[in-house]
Amino acid sequence: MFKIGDFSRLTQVPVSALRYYDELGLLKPAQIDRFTGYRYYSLDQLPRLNRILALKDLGLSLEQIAQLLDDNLTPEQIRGMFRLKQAELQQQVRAEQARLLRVETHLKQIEAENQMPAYEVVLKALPGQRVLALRQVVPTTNHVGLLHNEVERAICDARIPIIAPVLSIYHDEDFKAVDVDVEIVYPVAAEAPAALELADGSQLVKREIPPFALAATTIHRGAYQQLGPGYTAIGQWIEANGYQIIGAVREVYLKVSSNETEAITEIQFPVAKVE
Amino acid sequence: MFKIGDFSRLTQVPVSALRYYDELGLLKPAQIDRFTGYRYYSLDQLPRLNRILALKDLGLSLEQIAQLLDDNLTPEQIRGMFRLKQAELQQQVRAEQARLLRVETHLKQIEAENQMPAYEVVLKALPGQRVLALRQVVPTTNHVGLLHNEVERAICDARIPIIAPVLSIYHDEDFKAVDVDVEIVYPVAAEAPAALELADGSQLVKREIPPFALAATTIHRGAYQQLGPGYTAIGQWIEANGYQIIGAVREVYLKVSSNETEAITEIQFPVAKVE
DNA sequence: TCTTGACTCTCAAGTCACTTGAGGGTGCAT
DNA sequence: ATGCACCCTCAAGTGACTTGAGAGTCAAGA
Repeated sequence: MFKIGDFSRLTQVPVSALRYYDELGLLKPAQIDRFTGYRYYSLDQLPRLNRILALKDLGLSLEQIAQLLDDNLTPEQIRGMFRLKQAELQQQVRAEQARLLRVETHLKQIEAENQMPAYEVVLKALPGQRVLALRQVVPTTNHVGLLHNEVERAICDARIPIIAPVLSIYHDEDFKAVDVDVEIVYPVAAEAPAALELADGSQLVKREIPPFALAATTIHRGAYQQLGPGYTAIGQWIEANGYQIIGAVREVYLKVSSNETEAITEIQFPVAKVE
Repeated sequence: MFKIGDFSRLTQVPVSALRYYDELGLLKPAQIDRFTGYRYYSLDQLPRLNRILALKDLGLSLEQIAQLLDDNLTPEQIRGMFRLKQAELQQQVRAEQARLLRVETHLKQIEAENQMPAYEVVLKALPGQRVLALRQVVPTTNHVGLLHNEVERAICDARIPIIAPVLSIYHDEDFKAVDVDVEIVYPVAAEAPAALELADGSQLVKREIPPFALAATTIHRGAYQQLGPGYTAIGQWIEANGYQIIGAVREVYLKVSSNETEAITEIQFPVAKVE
């Protein structure tokens, strides 16, 4: 019989952990002095402790280990448990590798600029939305703003509430400075009318814009002419981190202001991991 | 100005997390109603929240993020932080991959035997020890026991206390059934004499056995003739998990008993990860 | 026999980044 | 006036322990 300290030295398991396992019922001492409460361990408990350590090392929780050791499960259940753990670990390794890549990208950015990068790229989901939208080819990106002004006036006049920030969707495969295929998008409630005619005869139509499970996004503050670096940053990020673009870019106008330097815009690139 | 729920929808960050960030001082609402305590957030806080999310995604703790955002550190300090994180992540990826390999090995074992494996292999450190030892070539492994009996009697007679379990070290590179090069090892305190002569004239000498940072170990209960499967199991484990043997095998006699089926023995293979 | 120091006990609190729940107040539309 | 959805604070829970306080126990040396 060993006192807890001796057993701890023998097994290289901290005393506090042994007490914790006792509390959980995972490894009860062979004997407990009923007057002093001293725990006494026997060598016959070594195999059980060894199993506990081995299973813990595989990443199982103490609860799962208790089940495995005490609840005699069928071999099928045991296999299931480990296969689940295997899948979890594969997932986790992939996630950690991706994270490592992001850190390395970030580090390169910092070393290139010698300061914290100006744009932070965040991955998020894009929900689908019910919207009134107008798709047109306009001569230059500067015309997008004018188009928005026009459409917004019409929607306000028609007393249709806008329930989320306004956005543009750029349908060109690659960036184009001229003859831009843009869609002007206004999120509306289910009750909104199916269409709305503008002064120039073009039709605003109601549709659902699709959700994306993953988009690389960044936030830009300042004038719309200055969006370029934001696009560059996010493009580099996508490339460096092994993603590919799987949908049309969106610009979400979170804050519009008469003073353009106060404007806040989010750029969203729908993406997926390559492979 | 947005109420917390609206800001939560906008950013896809749970309300509870926003409140938590407020509590930490990481992201204070732009305004708080002094009567109702309602939090109001502004769009100008989006860039900061985005930075928080991006840095969190890189695996930094909220405390580190707060430092980065508020304590304006030198670019050198910032680089150091990320390089540290990078090293940590590399380490973690390696560890997870090794763990995954262990789970896969375990799973194969289970599928082969259709039950929990009989031997659990555990990695641990082997501390160095001061010992009295006798190295000899004996005809067969069966002679090891006899040698131990003899030596133990001599040490007891000399009134030298044995302060840890007795062990054998097998110095043969490969397993040998005959002409076994074995060392009989008795841990003793610093005060023990430097040598001790046996009845047959051989010398028990005092020395330090070296520590190993890592050893693959398993526990066997039962007769010493039955140790074979334990060696096999641990050998397969070492092979399957990408380790190599870097030192002499040890057998630690944790419990010796006149009834050999109650004996408990630990087999220890010093190892290192390949590469 | 007494003292000393190493050891043991229990119980509470801390770790991290939140989440969940209780109990109660607020704001807007019917 | 009454819902209803929202907001508040505060406490407790998560996992696998560790740390610390305060008190009792054990074995050896003086």
